[in-house]
Amino acid sequence: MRDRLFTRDELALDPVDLAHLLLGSVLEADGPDGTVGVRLVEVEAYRGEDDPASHCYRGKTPRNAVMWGPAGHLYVYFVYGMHFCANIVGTHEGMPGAVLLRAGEVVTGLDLVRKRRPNARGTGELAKGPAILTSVLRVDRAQNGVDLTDPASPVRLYVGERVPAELVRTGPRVGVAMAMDTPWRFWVDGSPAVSTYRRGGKRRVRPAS
DNA sequence: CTGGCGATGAACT
DNA sequence: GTTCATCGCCAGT
Repeated sequence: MRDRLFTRDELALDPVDLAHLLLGSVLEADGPDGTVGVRLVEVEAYRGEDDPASHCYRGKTPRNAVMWGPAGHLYVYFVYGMHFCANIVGTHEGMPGAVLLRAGEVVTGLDLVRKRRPNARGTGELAKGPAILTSVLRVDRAQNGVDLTDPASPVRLYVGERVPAELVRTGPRVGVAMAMDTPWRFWVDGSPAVSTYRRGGKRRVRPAS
């Protein structure tokens, strides 16, 4: 199921290419109570300063500095007061970029995940959603910037079973009003862990004043 | 099943 | 003061 760690060179790609590569790969994280691994089945590409939806869009800040760093590192940020989201940095040729991890299937530490999320139902839906994924992996601010290609890191990225191209679906990114014409959300068709909510189309519109 | 909305905090304007 | 790459609850179909 998992083979070896990715190397930094393999991950230094345009975010769209990196997103394809990451589907099927396995992210493993050591928590205080044990290790959990997930096979990534849904991701979104975020480019650099030319992508209005990217944290990079308005330049480098203390929060997003990791995105300007070397590829293969984890970028974790805090959002909506109670959630963390995790990205894998794919900086190449000096261009910042990252891939948001939206959902995965638990492949190791299943019992642990059930204890961490007693409310969740089903087996394939334990890591459905970006903030749920981080809570399942116990990834938060403390893991921001860790090197996923280092075997000694608390969070690591492994090469997984390759996802057949015909199973990869694409669509607009979730929650991004602009750039609906750039289908930079990628998921594995048929996986129960893919977030089904909002059916890819209708997003909440800003309330009219 | 669906859609609305509250909670909650840090970065940014 | 506003935005934000959100989730889970609750009420209505």
